[in-house]
Amino acid sequence: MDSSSPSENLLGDREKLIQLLVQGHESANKLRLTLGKPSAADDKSSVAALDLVKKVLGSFAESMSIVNRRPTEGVFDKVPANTGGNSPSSNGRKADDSEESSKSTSAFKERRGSYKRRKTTQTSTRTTPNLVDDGHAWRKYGQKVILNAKHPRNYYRCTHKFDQGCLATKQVQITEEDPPMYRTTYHGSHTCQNLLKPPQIILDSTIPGDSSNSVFLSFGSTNYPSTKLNHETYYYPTSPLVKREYSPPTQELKPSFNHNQSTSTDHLFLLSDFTDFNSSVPMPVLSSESDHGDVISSSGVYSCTTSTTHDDSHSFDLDMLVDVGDLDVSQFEYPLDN
DNA sequence: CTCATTTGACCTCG
DNA sequence: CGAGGTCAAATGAG
Repeated sequence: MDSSSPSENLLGDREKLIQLLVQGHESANKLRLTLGKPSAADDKSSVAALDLVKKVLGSFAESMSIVNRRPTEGVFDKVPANTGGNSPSSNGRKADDSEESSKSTSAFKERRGSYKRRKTTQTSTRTTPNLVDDGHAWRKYGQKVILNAKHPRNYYRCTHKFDQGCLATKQVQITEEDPPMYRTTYHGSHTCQNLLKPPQIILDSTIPGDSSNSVFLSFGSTNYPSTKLNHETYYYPTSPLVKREYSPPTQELKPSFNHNQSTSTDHLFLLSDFTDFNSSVPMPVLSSESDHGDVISSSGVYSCTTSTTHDDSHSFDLDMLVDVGDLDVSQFEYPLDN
């Protein structure tokens, strides 16, 4: 009596569902890339179609992330709870320390805890002596004190997470070396259509005790207001292009990037921002052979790590590798199931 | 008023 | 159980 438990069927369906979602997502993404080509840029209908495709992509991505959330437990498993407990107590968890037995640790916070640590995501790390703006819009969602580290680690996710279902995240931490370095670790790749500007590097001139370092490099024509930079705070681009996470169903800012930058640039956020190998060199860092490569450029160290876990057969890591077919993913050699 | 950041609780993994 | 990662209410900035 163990052959066909309903839960297993559920799992099987789940896998299928995930596969279908992945396929749909990939297809939509290819379409997006096609529509995004300069040749089609002037076509009005293409632009409209591109917009639609973006929405489809966002839906797919979100669906995928939802499905991907609970690998073991049923998706529908529980917790109506909800506000049923009446008094939402505006302070949620903070000020209700006065008994309030409802805090049975479980069944309290509806769906808190769906997060799961990623094991098989590809990450790339770069260490720079200063803050780097990679051309994407990030939103800070957390900060954590790390053991053995003097400085806290900051957590960012793509501003378009809900917007377009982009699951890219990054962590920034200041190393405790003598010359403090900013170590940025990227997780996942961007699926958002976010070509807000050519990448640039901003050097933090506010670092005390180092004036020789104060240079301001900027690649591209966009002039960014170098807003205040704190030691612990990462530089945030206050671009007009980013903003509201939940974009209105109507038209959103159309990326009218008819410049020398083709669509592919936006996926290359971790490569193209460094002029060193910008122009034509594809990607020296991410040769698919090495699991871990380091490249030292004039201003920092960049490394990419593609971790592959074999025994992790269940947690479909559809980390939105999406950009299959273009270039991006092929470089990463993504471990799609095995 | 809206939206981004702060910050402590919550949750999972090793 | 501790460390690391994420969530979301509260707060602050524009």
